[in-house]
Amino acid sequence: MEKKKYYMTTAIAYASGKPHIGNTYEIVLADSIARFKRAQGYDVFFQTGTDEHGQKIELKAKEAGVTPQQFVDAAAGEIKRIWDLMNTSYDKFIRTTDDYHEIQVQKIFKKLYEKGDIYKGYYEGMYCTPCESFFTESQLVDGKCPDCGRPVTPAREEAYFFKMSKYADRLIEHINTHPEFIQPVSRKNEMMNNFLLPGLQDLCVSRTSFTWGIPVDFDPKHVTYVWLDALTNYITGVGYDCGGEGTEQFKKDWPADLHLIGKDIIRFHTIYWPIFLMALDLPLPKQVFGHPWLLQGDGKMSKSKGNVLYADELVDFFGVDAVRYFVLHEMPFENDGVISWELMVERLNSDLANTLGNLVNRTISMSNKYFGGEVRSTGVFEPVDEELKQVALDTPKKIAAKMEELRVADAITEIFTLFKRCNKYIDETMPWALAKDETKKDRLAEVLYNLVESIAIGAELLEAFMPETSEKILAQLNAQKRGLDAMDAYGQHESGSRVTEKPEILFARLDMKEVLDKVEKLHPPVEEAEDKASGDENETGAENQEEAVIDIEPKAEITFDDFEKLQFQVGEIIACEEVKKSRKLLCSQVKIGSQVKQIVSGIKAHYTAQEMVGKKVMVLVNLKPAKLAGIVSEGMLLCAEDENGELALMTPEKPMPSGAEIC
RNA sequence: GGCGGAAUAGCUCAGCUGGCUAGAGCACACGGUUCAUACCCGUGGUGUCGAGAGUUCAAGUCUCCCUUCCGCUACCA
Repeated sequence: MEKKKYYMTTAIAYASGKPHIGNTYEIVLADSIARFKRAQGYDVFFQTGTDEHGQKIELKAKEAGVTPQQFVDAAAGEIKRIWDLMNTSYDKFIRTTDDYHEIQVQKIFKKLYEKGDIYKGYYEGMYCTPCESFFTESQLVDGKCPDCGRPVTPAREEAYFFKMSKYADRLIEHINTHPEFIQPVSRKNEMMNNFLLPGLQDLCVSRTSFTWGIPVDFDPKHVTYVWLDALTNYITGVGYDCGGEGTEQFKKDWPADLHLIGKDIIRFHTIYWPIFLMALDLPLPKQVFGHPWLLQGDGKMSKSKGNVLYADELVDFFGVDAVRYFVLHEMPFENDGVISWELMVERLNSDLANTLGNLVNRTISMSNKYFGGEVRSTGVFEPVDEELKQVALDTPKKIAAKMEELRVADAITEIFTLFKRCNKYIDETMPWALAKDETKKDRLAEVLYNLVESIAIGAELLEAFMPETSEKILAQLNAQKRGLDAMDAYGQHESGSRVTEKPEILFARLDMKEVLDKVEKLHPPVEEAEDKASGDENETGAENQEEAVIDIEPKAEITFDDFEKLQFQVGEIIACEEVKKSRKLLCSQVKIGSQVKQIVSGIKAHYTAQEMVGKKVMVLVNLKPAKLAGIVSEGMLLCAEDENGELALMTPEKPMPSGAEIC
């Protein structure tokens, strides 16, 4: 019988720096699913890769003094190295700079343009300058900006847009009739309520502000903007040919069975991507799973805070499988998980060293001690065996059920339940007591056989999650793999086989204090501050401590007359309170000369209301008042902003009176 | 501000369509055991099931309201 195909992908990682443990989690999760599906007999194709275009990479390459291509070659190499280090079994590593991908993206762009789904736009009559937002006709309220109610005006920047709204109804229908499409389901409601039902905005699919991208071949000053370039990797990677037949593989593998992605990009995978596919007349992927994040501990528990955890460092300390175990086990289905050095040590000690490692070790030791390593089934049954046998037989089914729902953490827990049951069985049967009675030798042999058999089943099930450990245990027991579908019968371990003479310790217990000391040596505590390592996407890199510089997009030149129109003055903040209804806004009373203006600023995340009071700041005073969150704001406090969005208020470097002109 | 979710043992969480003394893992304490990596097995908690009101013979489990957290989204002069 022909194997059923299973095509799954991870998101492609942005090639802007070294991936941290949070990014690494995804590939391990995907790998466990891929391995399990293979064990179930599926013909799996597992694709991952890197997203290598965009302005950010262009800038980083420039900073580093290399070409963008050189930059992404290095970054992709590093990402691949980590993926390999984690022992992930991907079948294909696609890069968006691969030539076949670039060619197809150009063809796709052209096809959609010719079809009329992509059009050239100039934001005409649809741009609200104060809101800096682009709106479709359908979103306008009485022809005005739906947000602020002011008239919208044409804007000049030319760009290509994709007509999202054209396919919205079809997508809504699809989502409603395919409840499994978006996982977890709570995300489905978010997509519906926030985007689909209010009406989709058209999506900008080209840029002219940078050049490191796939050029639009019929209009080369434009490059394809991220989503059309990135998402299409899922089809180009398996051999899609726009306008042609595509490869045999494409015909077999598409549509994908699973896109595994982070919860932050669910929108792009459940709205834009399906719509692109509809426009290309291709079937939609069967399922998109937006997994939660693996976050780092709150930092307070450890002096060595400010450190980003990287997979390779963790592997150095704990080994590949321990790290795999941790990220898989600690990540629930829907909520974020937490990782820290302390938690790693705890998990390793209690689950891997105590429960599993010690179980294998004590079993093999007893076999050697009592029977010279021979494991033989004598059939001397006692009722106590039945329960162990049942658990061993049920575990594979339970795991399959959990994996079907993508509940990987629960699946791995089931295996450990079996190992715990084995430990209990040893206490129930007390082999050391049986050993003292020569007449019970056959019973003792049976007990050890049951143990080896049960552990062999557990070890084989472990393969998807901890492949090396699985192999090691099977080797130590001298057990053969039987295959998932042959796990419905107990007693398949070959009677009369021998376990290894000297069992290797699978996981050594670690001393918490020692580990933490070593970590601290490796990462001397950071002075303080700079604790915002939380990390947007892959952009976390603990970048070189050298002073970073930032390049921003240049604006058009202005005349001195233009400048003269702006009035800046020093203002003193005499009162400030939080805008309750808003998450980001502070409302300040600013004394400027003899008058007081009320100014609302989006800086709650960076300054508390109390610390604002008393500051002398730079104010743009002749800005037209506007309402923010229902509160009138009569000017603007000027701030500097870095690439992470950190803000710093501009203050005069010598004391200046309130109202002093800044010119 | 809009939409949605969550509040259960020290910690992380299970508890489906309401029904026997509210559960698991970790941590902790005590007891047992010795084959084993001081390991394993057993036992234990006084948990106001976030506050309040209501429906019901019966409510973590349904309704209303309050409080607090979280997610998505909007705003972010």
